[in-house]
Amino acid sequence: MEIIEKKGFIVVKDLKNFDLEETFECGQCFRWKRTESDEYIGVVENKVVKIFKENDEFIFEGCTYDEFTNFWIDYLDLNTDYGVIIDRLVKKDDVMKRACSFAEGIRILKQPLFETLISFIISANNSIPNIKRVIERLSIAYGKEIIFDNKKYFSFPTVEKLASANEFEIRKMKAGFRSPYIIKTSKLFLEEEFTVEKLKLMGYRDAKNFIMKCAGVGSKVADCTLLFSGAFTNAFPVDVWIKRIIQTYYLDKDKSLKEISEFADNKFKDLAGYAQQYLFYYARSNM
DNA sequence: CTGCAGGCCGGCG
DNA sequence: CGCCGGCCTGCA
Repeated sequence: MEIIEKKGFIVVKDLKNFDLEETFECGQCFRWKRTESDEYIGVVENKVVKIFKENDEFIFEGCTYDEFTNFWIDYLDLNTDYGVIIDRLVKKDDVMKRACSFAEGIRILKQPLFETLISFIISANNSIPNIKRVIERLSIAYGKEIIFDNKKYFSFPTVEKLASANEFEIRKMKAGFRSPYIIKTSKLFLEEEFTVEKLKLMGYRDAKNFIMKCAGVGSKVADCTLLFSGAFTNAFPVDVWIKRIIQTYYLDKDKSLKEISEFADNKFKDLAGYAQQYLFYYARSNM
C-alpha cells in the first residue's frame, strides 16, 4: 500500500483485497451511502469521509494524512493481509472457495463499539432499509452536526445521550419494541464502561456472555458486535442467511443454531468471522 | 388483508 | 434447558 498526500485528499495505491461495495454493503455497517457516481460517504465518530476508486487508486476526500494513517487504516483494517486469510479459507472446501472468490474485496471494519452494539440491537427482526432509517433518525436527533462538502451529516449519538433518553422519545425514531433495549443497554454500557480493549482481555467466551447481559442482545447480536467492532475475528454470527447456507451445504436442516455455531468454531477456528462474511455475502447474493 | 424482515424476551413444559 | 408466541414498523 502506497499513500500519497494531496491537497485535501489522499491517494492510495497498491491496495489489494479492498472493494468499496463489498465492504460497505456486506451487512456489517449501516451508515455508508453510495452516491450516484459510485462514491461512498460515511460518518464514523465525528468524521465524514468520501471514498471512491479511480483506475487502480482509491481516493479519500476530506481527510488528512494523519487522519488516514491514525484512523481510517485501522477502521478499514487495511493493514491486515486478506490474501493470506483467503488462501487459508479456500483450502477448506469448494463452498468456501466459491464464497471467497465471489467477494475478495471484503474488509471487516473496526467500528466504534457502542454504535455497533446499538445498531445490531436495532437490527433484530428488522429489515436493512428500516435499520438504516432508525439509525439515521437517532443520529439526527441525538448526534452532533458535521458539515462536509456543504452538506449536513450527523455523528452517531454518544452513550450519555442515549442513556438519558426516555422510551417515548426513542419510539418516535421508529425503533419499536427495541426502544427500551436501546436505553437499558446504553445505561449498562455507561456503568460497565465497556471498551474493546476490556472485552479483548476477557477472551471471546466471557466477552460474549458479558455483553449478552445487555437488553436486546442475544447470541447473534453479541457476535455481530464482537466481530464488527474489531474485538474478535473468531466471532461467528448465525443469522437466517448463514443458517440457510450452512444447512444447504454443510449440515442437516434440523441442526440448531447452537450446533451451527459449534460447527463453524471447529471448522474455521480463528478465521470464523472472516468465513462468516464471505458466506453471508455469497448467500445473500445467490440464495 | 396477511406475511415477513439479518432475533430477543418471557412463559411454559 | 429447549421450544414457541408475540413484537414495532414498513413494504410486498
